[in-house]
Amino acid sequence: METIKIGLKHLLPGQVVSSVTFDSPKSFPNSPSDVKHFLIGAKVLLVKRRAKVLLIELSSKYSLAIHLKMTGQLVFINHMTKSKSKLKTIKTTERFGAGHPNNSLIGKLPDKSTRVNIRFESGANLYFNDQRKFGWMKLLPTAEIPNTDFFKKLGPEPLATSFTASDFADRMNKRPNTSIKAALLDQSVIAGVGNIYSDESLWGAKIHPATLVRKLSASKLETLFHELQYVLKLSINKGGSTDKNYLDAQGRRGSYLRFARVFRRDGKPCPRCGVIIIKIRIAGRGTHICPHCQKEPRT
DNA sequence: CACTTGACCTGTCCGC
DNA sequence: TGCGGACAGGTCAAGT
Repeated sequence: METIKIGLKHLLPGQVVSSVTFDSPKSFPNSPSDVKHFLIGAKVLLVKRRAKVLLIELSSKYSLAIHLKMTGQLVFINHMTKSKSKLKTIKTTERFGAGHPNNSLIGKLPDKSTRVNIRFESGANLYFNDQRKFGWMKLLPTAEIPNTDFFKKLGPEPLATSFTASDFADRMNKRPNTSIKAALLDQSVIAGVGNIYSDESLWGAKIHPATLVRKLSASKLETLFHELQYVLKLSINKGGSTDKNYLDAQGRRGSYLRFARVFRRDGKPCPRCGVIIIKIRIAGRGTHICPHCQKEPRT
């Protein structure tokens, strides 16, 4: 989501919404009246992110809040005409934003998983596609967003400059009797960490994901904190973790998973010791570990 | 209260 | 090829 934000923040501000189409209230719960009053005619001011939610601030004092969940995509298509281009030869369609893993989507949206289509006066479109309908896009008063249930319970951003290793340990220690993996995935402890980065950071810190938080020493937690920051920064630099559905902000696939050391690498050798990586189930999630580097905790 | 499990959806993959 | 079941990057509600 951070890579999507990085791309869209250079593309959306200044765009004025001209029309919107949407289907089910599950993907877009607002009424046509909300759309008419707070979205149509509004200009995009800012693009931000909090946890896994993208925020598009509008001149109407409302914002679009977007959560992609497992299979959501945001695809920005700027339909440009040859007549408007004097400086260079350009493609008739340029696509930006997060979206489909290959270029076959160009010119083919909307499709059957398109939940919302926002059209701008410039002729550009922002498509919200979501195969599984877990994700959502909602129009909310900008000032109210921090007071929503979802935002109120979020923990700190792991890459915030003010967030230290001891802050991290303090947060984790609020969940002493759960597995470290469940604690990492709990958005009220730390915001924004999902299954990929929890597995990757635990491998980096040589911690078995089933280890109870209270069994971890302060120095282990500090190592985990640094490994978590490392994998998050690396992934942002590589354009995110595109696998099936996500694209990075410039319309390219993110490449982080090529650098992943355990995630979806079961059956392959651990890059540190060569022992075959296995996949297990922890905290109800598929979990990838090196059984040699990440020893099972004694109970 | 802390913690875990199932449900929400659709598509794909794997074994029979 | 067809069919059934398990599984998928996240979050809730309901359960223990």
